[in-house]
Amino acid sequence: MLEICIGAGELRLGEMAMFLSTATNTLDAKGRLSVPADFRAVVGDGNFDGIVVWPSFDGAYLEGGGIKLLQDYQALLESMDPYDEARIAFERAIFAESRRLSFDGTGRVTLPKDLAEYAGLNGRATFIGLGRRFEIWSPEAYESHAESARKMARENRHRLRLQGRPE
Amino acid sequence: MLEICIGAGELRLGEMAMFLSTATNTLDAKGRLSVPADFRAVVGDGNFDGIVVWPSFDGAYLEGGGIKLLQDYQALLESMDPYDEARIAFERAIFAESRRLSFDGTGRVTLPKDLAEYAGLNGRATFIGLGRRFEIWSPEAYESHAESARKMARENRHRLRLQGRPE
DNA sequence: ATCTCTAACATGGGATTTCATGGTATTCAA
DNA sequence: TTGAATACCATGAAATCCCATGTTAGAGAT
Repeated sequence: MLEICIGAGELRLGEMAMFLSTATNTLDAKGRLSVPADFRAVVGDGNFDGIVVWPSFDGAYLEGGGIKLLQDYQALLESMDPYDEARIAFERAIFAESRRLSFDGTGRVTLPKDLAEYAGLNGRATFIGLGRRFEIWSPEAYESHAESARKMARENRHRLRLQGRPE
Repeated sequence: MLEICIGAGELRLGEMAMFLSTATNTLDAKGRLSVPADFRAVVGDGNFDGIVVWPSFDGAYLEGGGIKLLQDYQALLESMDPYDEARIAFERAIFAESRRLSFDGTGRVTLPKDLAEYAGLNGRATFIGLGRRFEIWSPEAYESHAESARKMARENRHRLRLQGRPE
């Protein structure tokens, strides 16, 4: 019996490639956008050389990841009750809204206009690595967002204490 | 320790291409409809170059996929009790109602009139990628439907957390 | 530490191909 | 022969490929 399991045995974050750091690149008139080189190193699955991007349902920015991330979401969804309304809504919100963007020879993707508009991108775009996935923001929008995020982090820093680490 | 498992009878996700994104194409007077190029790339099984489409039993839209999807459904049904009412219903709803639509030289299919009517298609049709399968809607009908799906997804987004995803 | 050379990277512009779509011709059956 | 279905071209727009350029980061030598 074939089984596909996503659990502690398979996904060890410590060994997994992760999207890290932040970079701002230019979005040219043709809609081309260079994906940061260290992001590109993370996404390959042998079959598809590119990223998957979708509009966040949390705000005016984009979310993205490798195709594997989508497969993980798919596995998660298929473990849900097929008649669960939330499952159906997720399927539509994730699969229907996401785009497969493949790299050109120099590691760029062409970002569809509607996505660029959704995120308010105007000539520049900021990639934010978040481990398993990443976000794409308009630099200005991100700047103000980061400001409040820093504040939030300061206020909650006691929750970040690592276990067994006597600070 | 939480595990998500997809058992036998399902496809191996890692090797599967997925239907992603949304595209609206025109349905011309002859009933011809271009299938989005990325969808075409997903369906080939060497034998049959086209898609399979049937009216959804959930609403006024069509469902579809590659021939492989039907084979998976078949395998699933054959594992069910032959007198299970649900099995009989599925057989009628999916196999009896589904049509095999092959691509012409430029990647179009001709959609039978009754299917177009069922989905209320009128000059345009929206393909919605949902991972393993896809749907075809009238653009207007889908727009209002997608709106509520986004809302539902947003309200339930905490249920979507992948394991090992810090956030 | 400083300098230089090199390789990787981000970016721009032009050429080429793919894609969606409209139209015409051809085939087949009634 | 007439209608319908199918196969075959034509076109404009958009996406993709290919090559060139400037810039940065790092390695190695001095």
